[in-house]
Amino acid sequence: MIKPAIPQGTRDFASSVVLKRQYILNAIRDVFETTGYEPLETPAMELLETLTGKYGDEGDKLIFKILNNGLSDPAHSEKAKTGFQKILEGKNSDDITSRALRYDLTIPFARFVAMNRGTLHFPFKRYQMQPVWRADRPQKGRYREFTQCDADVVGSHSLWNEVELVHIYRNAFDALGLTEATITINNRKLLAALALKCGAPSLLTQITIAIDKLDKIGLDKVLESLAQNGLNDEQVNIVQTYLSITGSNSEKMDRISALLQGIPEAEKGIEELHFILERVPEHFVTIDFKLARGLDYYTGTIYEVKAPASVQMGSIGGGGRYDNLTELFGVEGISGVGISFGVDRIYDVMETLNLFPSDLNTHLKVLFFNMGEVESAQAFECCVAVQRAGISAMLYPDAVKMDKQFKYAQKRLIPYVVIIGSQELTDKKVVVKHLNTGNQVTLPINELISHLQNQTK
RNA sequence: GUAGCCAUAGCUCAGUUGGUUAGAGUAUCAGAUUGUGAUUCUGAGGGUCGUGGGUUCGAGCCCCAUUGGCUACCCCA
Repeated sequence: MIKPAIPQGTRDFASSVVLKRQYILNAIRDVFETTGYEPLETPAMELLETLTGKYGDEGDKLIFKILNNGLSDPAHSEKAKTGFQKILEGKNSDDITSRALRYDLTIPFARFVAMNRGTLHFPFKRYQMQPVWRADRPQKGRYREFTQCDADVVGSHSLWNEVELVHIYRNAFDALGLTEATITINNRKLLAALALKCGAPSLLTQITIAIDKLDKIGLDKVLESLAQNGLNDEQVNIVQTYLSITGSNSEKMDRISALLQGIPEAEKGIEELHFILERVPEHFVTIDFKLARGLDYYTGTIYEVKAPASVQMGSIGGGGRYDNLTELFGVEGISGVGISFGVDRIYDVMETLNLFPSDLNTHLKVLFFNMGEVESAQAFECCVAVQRAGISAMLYPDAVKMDKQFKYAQKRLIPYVVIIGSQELTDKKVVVKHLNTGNQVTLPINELISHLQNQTK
């Protein structure tokens, strides 16, 4: 006997959980579809080479790799041995692993666009809702298998796409009752310009990583770490000024303009942010120049959604503009922008805030009692008729004590039971009992469906 | 990958400075009740105390290792 268990960081979803998850997915899907996005699904696994190098060094480590089949075949044992040696040295070997579980939905999408560019009509708008896998150590709000909902537009440089994506976030969160979720935006070009202003464009990554941690470790530690990365006092000072920018969105914009003026990269970024700010309601988004985001491929606008402050949960969504993603697959000139919803974290947040509707269920409406061999034949016939009338129903499969059948109905929250016993059989009648009220009526068998239809409206 | 906390019945947990036969609640099953469910009462099953070693006359309890879970770091949805 083996102990039943599932891999670390994965979960089973009981029916009540599935219903709530579907509630979230349906709300998001509705918004995607009414905004003109088409569905796409891609395989759970991709070629390893498709994924590696796209998410930074840390990201690469978190990709779940799939062991090749047939490694034990003696004919390939030399290949397997040299391949494994490469693995031990920290390199990848196609002879050992050539496929991996998808890490996000954006790279597979870019791969899809590159593969199908000839048949797609641009601007191509797609949404995708599928699980992704990361070999991260699980903890609160972090799973090894989780679901992302992405919407992306490729083949359009227009900033109207950015504006639209803000509205998608807002509409979806409003639909879910997560009105307190905050959408934060920034632009990667400003971070690049900051590095340039510091005279250290090569340190862009170090600078962004450091300032991204401001909230967590505090200003002093950030500046300290910048100094350790080789920035001199003057450069650290520039970063400090950058980080000290506060106020309303427009105040922040004025101050960033002053700080980074004359740098073309910065002016482009500021212009882009302005475009968005002028076209979405003031309270929809918050500018945050500290926002960096980990994924390497972003080049313009970046988004991040934070859970309501009352819940200890980090990011529940994020995204951004990427100019060169399909270039990695040999297709240039297709710019894209997209966002992602973290369904599992949204679920956790909604659960703690008690935001799920209480009547979320697809529970059975009617249970037909099984009162014996002859009676159950009649009951089943009625049951099928009720089902065909669009009312969910089932016959209790075994002719056990009524007590037990009542308890079953009660546990499954089935509101109505229909009893057809020997007496009803001869009278051509049925007993319908409403378990919530305890009321029951006896009626002619041919009135059953219309009665139930009235009741379950 | 690093660190801390935890592991006892299907589930939630007690279990005294180490002491002889490991408990409760809940759930399950059966009966009280031959055609009417939420209560009540009675009874039953269910554990090699995560696993392996060690200390001891004696270990659920102490020590070591290992596996799994949770939390935090790194990073992220």
